[in-house]
Amino acid sequence: MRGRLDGGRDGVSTIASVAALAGVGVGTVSRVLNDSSAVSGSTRMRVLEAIEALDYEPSAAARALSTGRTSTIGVLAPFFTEPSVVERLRGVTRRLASSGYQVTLFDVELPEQGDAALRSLAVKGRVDGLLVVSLPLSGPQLGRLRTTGVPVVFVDRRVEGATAVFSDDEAGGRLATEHLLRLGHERIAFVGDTENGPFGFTSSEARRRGYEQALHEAGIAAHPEYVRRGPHRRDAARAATHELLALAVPPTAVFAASDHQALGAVEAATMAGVEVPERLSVIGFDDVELARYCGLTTVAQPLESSGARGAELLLDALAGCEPRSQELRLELQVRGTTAAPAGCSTNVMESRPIRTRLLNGMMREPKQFEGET
Amino acid sequence: MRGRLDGGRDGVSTIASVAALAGVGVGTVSRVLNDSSAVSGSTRMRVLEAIEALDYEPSAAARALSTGRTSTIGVLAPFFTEPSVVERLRGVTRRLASSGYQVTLFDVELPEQGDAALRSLAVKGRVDGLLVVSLPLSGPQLGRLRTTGVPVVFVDRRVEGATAVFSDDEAGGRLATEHLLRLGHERIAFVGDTENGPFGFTSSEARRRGYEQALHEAGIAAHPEYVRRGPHRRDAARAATHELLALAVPPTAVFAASDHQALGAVEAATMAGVEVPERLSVIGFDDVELARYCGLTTVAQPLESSGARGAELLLDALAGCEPRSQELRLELQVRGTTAAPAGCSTNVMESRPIRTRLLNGMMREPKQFEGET
DNA sequence: TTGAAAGCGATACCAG
DNA sequence: CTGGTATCGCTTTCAA
Repeated sequence: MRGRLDGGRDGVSTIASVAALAGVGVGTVSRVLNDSSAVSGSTRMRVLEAIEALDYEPSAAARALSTGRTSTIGVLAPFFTEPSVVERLRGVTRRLASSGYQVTLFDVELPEQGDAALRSLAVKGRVDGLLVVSLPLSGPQLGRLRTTGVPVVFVDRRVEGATAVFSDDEAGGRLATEHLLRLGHERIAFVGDTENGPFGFTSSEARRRGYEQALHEAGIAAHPEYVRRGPHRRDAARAATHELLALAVPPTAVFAASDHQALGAVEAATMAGVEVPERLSVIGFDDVELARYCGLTTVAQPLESSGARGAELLLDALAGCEPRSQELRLELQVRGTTAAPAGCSTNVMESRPIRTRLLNGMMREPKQFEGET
Repeated sequence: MRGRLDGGRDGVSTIASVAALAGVGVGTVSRVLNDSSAVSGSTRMRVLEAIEALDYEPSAAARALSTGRTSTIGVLAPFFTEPSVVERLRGVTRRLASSGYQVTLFDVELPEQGDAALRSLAVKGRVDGLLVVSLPLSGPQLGRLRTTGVPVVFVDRRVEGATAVFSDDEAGGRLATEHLLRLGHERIAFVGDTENGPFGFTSSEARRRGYEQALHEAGIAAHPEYVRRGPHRRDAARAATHELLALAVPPTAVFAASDHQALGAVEAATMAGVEVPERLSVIGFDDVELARYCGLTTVAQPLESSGARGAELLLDALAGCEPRSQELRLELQVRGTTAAPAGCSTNVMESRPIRTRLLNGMMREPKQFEGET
């Protein structure tokens, strides 16, 4: 005997009962189920009828054991600490909806703990493929993942020798900073994540490097006091901005490593009675829905597409084709939280329509491109 | 032969290889795996070593087939059309994180299509239990679900004879409307969902009934023109509010059936140059994160808790205890989008906490449209 | 075309 | 305590 409740919890019908009712062998039933080989029209008909009559549904577990495939794709991510991940997940499910694959979530909020546990749980006979989103895995973890032989695709993370969907955070940092510079800002601060965040998020640092480069190219000396790092939370960004504003020579603009943090910066300014963008410009990164809604100027990356694209690459891998990593384009999205610094009339063209942009950003989401160079 | 790639994709190690290496029978290995019965300390040790050496991980599929349980809980919901669902999901995953169950998502965005497909896919050998969130199933669908014998718990939906976590939408509708009445409003409009929305969402209608009751009790005649129903989308709510504002005698307050729709109402007002809350009060429902952030007055329901509680009830059911349905409390959350109607100074106290008006400040740019060149 | 039979990898009895 | 062994439900050769 096995553990199964003999009472008959399940629909009772198995491939054997179908075969019996149809008066054929189980092999034949399996064939019509997978419409493999040729099955004579008449038998197929009988089998179909039996299936119908018994309300039969094949057991996923048995099928998985037999074929070695689960029709399930795992998604490993910090879903709720990182709001952008939810939008990426949407892309994943959309793309996978018609693929015949289920989606199993592995929510990793805590550093190693969750990860370590899930890494092993995730892979063995539970999923055919794995999507790792916005989560940098350590070397050993990566190695372990590889030995399982399960195809893995990384989204929002570039990994040596692995297929991934990512964007150039450094370039994004430059994009943001250059926008601020063009507006006439010179005292530009950066608010990002601590270097050893919960998962060692590296995007923030890459973005900071871009910021530094842009300043350097503009011939502006980096001011260490203007660089603030803290936990990846809105209140931390708020506190950091609060400190920045209290400086003897406060910045006139803040580049935040994420929209979430940018909104924290906006809050801090608001609370301190500093108008945005009149007296403080704020630019974020990601372009999450909230940013669109709040009219936040930001560096947009296609979040939903990244998830969809990642899912697609994984599907390719599952189908046997060797997928190629892909870089997604970043785009400056100018909305209402950046403007020329007070008392500066540089770039009037760019500074006056701010208010209109604010509305546009909120209401119509125009694709605004920056004139390059 | 079976379909399995003989090449050795997987970690190759099975319970048999472990048994061989440890020089014991598979039964014994299974015992230490499930630390069932007593296994002599020394053998257990040897087995553990073998497991370690082989980097062995039991196959979920085989286990599922053998035990009839999958250690997986399915969550059926319209994750991305209904933002509140994401917050509920967060509660679900949090509660399930330490339970040993995986979470498989069944995203249902389209009416029957998705649902019909998933209903069958979902249940047979894929999940041990099902959480149905914010999705009213039709009678036949419910019946079919029942015959599978899989325990089901409904979240945000009250179902006859099934265990569920829900709140009293009608009471919530009253709560919202009474708040508006107390502020001195008499011309109160309702913006909600069409009665036969994609899934036949009924919450909206229940909330409307509460609204009606409150008006009735206050001796205010219901004004049919003040009741607008449309698709559950922000732009639809915006359009509806636009029409309301264009009425000969426009309302001074809007009760929206959800925060999303309420924000649409705020947008419409903003675009029409009508200040919120000075000239139009807006109250929503749900208290999603965006609402908190935008300073929207709303009827709060514990979203995350509802998910967690639902998961807990399902766990109970899975453990054999008969779970009991539960009602969650609704609470008025007064923030920045409601105030006494213009020219009325009743209850100024109730109208707005200070710092939540942050976004309103950003959003209110009425002059824009008027002063457009 | 189709039936029979050998696994897939684990669990859980049944003797010893 | 422990080693066999009979399943679980399905897929897939291998003959017929």
